[in-house]
Amino acid sequence: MPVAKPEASDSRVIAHIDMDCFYVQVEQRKHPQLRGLPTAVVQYNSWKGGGLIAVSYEARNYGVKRSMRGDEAKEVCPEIQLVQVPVARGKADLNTYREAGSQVVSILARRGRCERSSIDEVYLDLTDAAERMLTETSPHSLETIIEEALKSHVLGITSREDGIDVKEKVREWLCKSDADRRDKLLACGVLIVADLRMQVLQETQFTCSAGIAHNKMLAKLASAMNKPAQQTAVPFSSVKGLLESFPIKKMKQLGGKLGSSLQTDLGVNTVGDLWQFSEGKLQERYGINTGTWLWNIARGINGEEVEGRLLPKSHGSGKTFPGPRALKNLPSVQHWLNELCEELSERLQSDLEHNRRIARNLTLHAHAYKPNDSDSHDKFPSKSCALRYGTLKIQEDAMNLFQVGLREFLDSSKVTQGGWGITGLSVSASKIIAIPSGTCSIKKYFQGQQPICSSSKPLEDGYIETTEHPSLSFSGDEDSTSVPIELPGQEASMQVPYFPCNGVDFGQEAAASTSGLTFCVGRESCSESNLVEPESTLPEEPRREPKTHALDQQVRKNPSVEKGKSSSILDFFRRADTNSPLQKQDQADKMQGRHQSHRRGSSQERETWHYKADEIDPSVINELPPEFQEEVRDWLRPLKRPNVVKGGSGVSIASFFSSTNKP
DNA sequence: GCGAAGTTAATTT
DNA sequence: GAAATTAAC
Repeated sequence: MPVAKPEASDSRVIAHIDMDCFYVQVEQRKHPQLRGLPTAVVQYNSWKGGGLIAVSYEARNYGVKRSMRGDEAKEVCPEIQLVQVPVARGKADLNTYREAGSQVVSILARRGRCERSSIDEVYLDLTDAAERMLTETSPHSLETIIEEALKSHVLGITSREDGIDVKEKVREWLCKSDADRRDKLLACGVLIVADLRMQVLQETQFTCSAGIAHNKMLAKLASAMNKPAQQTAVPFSSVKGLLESFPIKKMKQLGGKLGSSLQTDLGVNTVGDLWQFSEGKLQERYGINTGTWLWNIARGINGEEVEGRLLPKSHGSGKTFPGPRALKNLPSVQHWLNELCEELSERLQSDLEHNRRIARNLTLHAHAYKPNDSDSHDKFPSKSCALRYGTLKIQEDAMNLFQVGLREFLDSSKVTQGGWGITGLSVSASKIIAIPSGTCSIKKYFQGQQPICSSSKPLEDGYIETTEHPSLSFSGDEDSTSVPIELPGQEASMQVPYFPCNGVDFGQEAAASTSGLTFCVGRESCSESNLVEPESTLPEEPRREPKTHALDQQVRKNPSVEKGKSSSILDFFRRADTNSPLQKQDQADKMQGRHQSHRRGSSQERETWHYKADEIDPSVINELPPEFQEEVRDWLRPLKRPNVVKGGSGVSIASFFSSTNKP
């Protein structure tokens, strides 16, 4: 779990930024009349007022807590303002919060390597920026130490002093000319973070809290110490005192079973309690890696790097169906899977369009029970397969995965009577890779077919996600270039399983129908293949609510239903020319008058380009016109190019582009 | 009227 | 490499 990494340098400057009750702030920005009022965000509200997922600090003062129900919150705070999470496709839709998080990230990434660790948390490595500040404009020569920085908490310096005095002490600490170099760097970090937080506030209206320390673990601890809208620094000298009495369960990674084991098995309740255990002893009990990690974090040692990743590693969409809402037949499962897959597909499309990334893996997970088997909870196996783009294909593949899982689930115990219930469903897309922008010939090909679309928002650095449906940003002639066809040899990798079903007979008919896969590619490129004309004269069928033979219905329905939803890869390549990520970055940097040094070598990009060619799922490429498949495969092989060396420090991203972009 | 933490993401096995 | 586990919020 935790990975032990020795600390390469104890002079890094790391910040952890944590948005204050983020969802509440997003809603308050949208509804300014809620500002200052006790407010909470709830998802759904029909049962006991919905579940709270974010609580404003005003409401916390009344004793309102997250994971209360709305009704409970009203009991302790009758005037609380409850705002509902947006609902789309019958489920909570978190997109507005994701977008707001992206907006924040794009600001925080300005001063150093930035890792988006969750929807509302970010780590920054400010070492370089702090060192630069130290040599160029050291704090003691700085006339205008920003007011915000003076409000900082500095552990060990500001403890139990009052008002004005504290500020003076902070000023003193910030400006101390004979301080330890590590402290000076930290002081620079404090100034930088104060500045960044003000920028975030100005540009987004969001407040956040921050911790500044020499590693991620300490920064994370510190950011939680003074909330909301405050920041806390951890000088090297105060680490021991901080950790000694710190509750072990509140350490990151120790909030679960590992932390409980420390408490129960070793009697460790604070980090200080861990000090008595040798590294060997901890390794003996928890394994080499975890043991070392524990020994280190007990001493404030944590070499984990800030990753330089501004985008999530996977996308998921899920929903629970508690108690009596459990799904008890295939059509209802299919209905909800379709909804979940539709959301997932939309987000994948957005990621492709804005970030040039492709997900290669689709996973389905479900929670299920059998009425007469108390053992059966959580036995439903998750299943995955290669991800194919296009809403319909994802829906179909997900349904197949579900059926495979359901069969295993039902086979796994002797209880064969009484049916089943599904209490949770989720689909997720993972193994995401970034792909380079189009080469010249591809570019020309698509330019020849289709004018480049400029109506979509040029998202800053691809950091910002949007809910705008990508296909909507195309003009209507999308229809004329997207034709569903069937390609041979492209069947879902999964065999269609026996249909266990409750009451409704799906049997052979449904099973047979699942082989009807559709692919959408440009018409010109497949004019000689087994092209199926779209039956465009038929009225469009509603996408949802498969009432009877849902699977069957799905594959039989008018292919034009999928219009504008498919050909996602092509959508991408059609427009993948004017803006390579680097060009985009340059443009953004120029517009904002900022330096480019950090992102250029960030591991976001390193990570992005360093994949193995044989990891690429051919089925993604196979959706392209055949004459381009080889060329795309070539792009996906950067490491095999002679002048691109894996991990080679002298090889720039730019040189990769110059070598691969030549016709 | 009953009944219910939901959702997302990353890591480990 | 798929699937289960863990954890955060």
